[in-house]
Amino acid sequence: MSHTYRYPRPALTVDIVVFGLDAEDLQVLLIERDGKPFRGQWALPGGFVDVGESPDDAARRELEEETGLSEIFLEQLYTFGNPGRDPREHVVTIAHYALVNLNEHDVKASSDARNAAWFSINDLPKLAFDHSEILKVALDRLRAKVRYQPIGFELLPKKFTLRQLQHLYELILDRELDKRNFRKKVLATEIVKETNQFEKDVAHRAARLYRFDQRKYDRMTKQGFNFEV
Amino acid sequence: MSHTYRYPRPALTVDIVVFGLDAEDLQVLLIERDGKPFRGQWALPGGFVDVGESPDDAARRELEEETGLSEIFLEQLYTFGNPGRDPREHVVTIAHYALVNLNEHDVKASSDARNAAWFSINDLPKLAFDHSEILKVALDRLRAKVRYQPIGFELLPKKFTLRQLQHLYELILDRELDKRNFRKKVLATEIVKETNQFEKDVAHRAARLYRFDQRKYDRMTKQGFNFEV
DNA sequence: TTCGTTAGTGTATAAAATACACTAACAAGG
DNA sequence: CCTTGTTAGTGTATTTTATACACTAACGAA
Repeated sequence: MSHTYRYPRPALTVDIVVFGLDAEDLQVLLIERDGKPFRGQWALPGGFVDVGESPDDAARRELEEETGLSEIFLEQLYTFGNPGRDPREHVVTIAHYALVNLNEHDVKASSDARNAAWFSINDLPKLAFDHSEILKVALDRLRAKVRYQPIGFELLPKKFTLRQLQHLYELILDRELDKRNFRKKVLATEIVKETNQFEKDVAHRAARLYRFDQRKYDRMTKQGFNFEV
Repeated sequence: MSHTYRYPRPALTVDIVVFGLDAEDLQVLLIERDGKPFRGQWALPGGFVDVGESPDDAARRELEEETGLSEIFLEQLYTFGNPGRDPREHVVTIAHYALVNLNEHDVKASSDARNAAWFSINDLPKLAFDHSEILKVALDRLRAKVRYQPIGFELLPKKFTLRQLQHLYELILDRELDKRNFRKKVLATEIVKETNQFEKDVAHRAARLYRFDQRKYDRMTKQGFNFEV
């Protein structure tokens, strides 16, 4: 079956920059390309937008198909459509970025039998197409957004220590923060609530675990949120 | 001539929210629809993305074709692609927004012989498609962006008084600002430079004219720019 | 000459950001 | 069980930034 149009149309795809957090680094999920072009090179997960499907849905579907990830934070980033970005034909891609908590989401083998792996943002391979540029834009966006919207929490487990949270902010913003001022500021926003639990199996004094206050979180996500840490 | 693809493709368009400033209000440029659907209703200027053309180029081309505007500030906004947004078929649109100075750019009759007109953002007609939603997103973006990037200047003539600038900020942010604090803050950023000229033909003390410092402007556009007026 | 209107200026106060150092708790290892 | 290593947890003083606020100057119009 084929489809015919009066005028030529660019192909329309989605690509997703998936950020994850491990103990040491901010990471990005990449897929090893199977087909041409750029066979064997690493690329962002993504695929074609079906007719009748919103771009966001397409991004979620492709992400689940290629990596098994579902129900994660996902937002549109920017649309890249330079005619030369794909050597085969004019392909316009709606780039998205996603945040996942590595403890609670496993990346399973993809249905396409393509290889998926996490890479530190400080040690990235050469990427196919213009995916390096997309990744750079995503990282800039994440850095900018984390300052006025509490999205970074998506990268942490449900319960977390303030140290983990501070570490996350330090990784994203790429600079050190003052412990006392950070705690003061976070607690003042009231988007985290203390629990009566403490971390376990650590070779030092155990830190208290905190969790999000979902109600405050929703409110702050919509309204202004100043986090000039 | 027709074009055939293995899988169906959504149509790809651009739409542009053009903001302009007159003495009283922030305005938006709309086009009266000629063809179906929504014939006779007002809509954002826009059109199809050609194969081999970047979305930004498409937006500039369509804007020039439909309104005669060229060489203006234009940025990508967001891509809207809900399948139901166009009743005919699945059309994905890459929305842009643009800022023009009404004194230096005339909107000429469009080549399509369609009617173009400015509307105050406080008195908008019902718009075709999901264009009201696009306009709302554009306005939110403008309001947010003006606080950390000096883009508002694009709406003013080359030489302007500080009062005009303050008025612009008041219109965009929709609240009154303190004159002394505003002047203090603007001059502190050093993105405006005083000239030796003064406004003319005003029935009161003439105000000094200022102009952008393009070098500072470029630097501030890239780096942080905090304008919490 | 008066009136109306906007230009242009500084200071005091409040709020927010920053810099900074010690004691507490706990596990590991001798 | 005592010492060591490591991270948790806490407050205050200082600097910076934002805010609130009112008068004189200039100029055209009447």
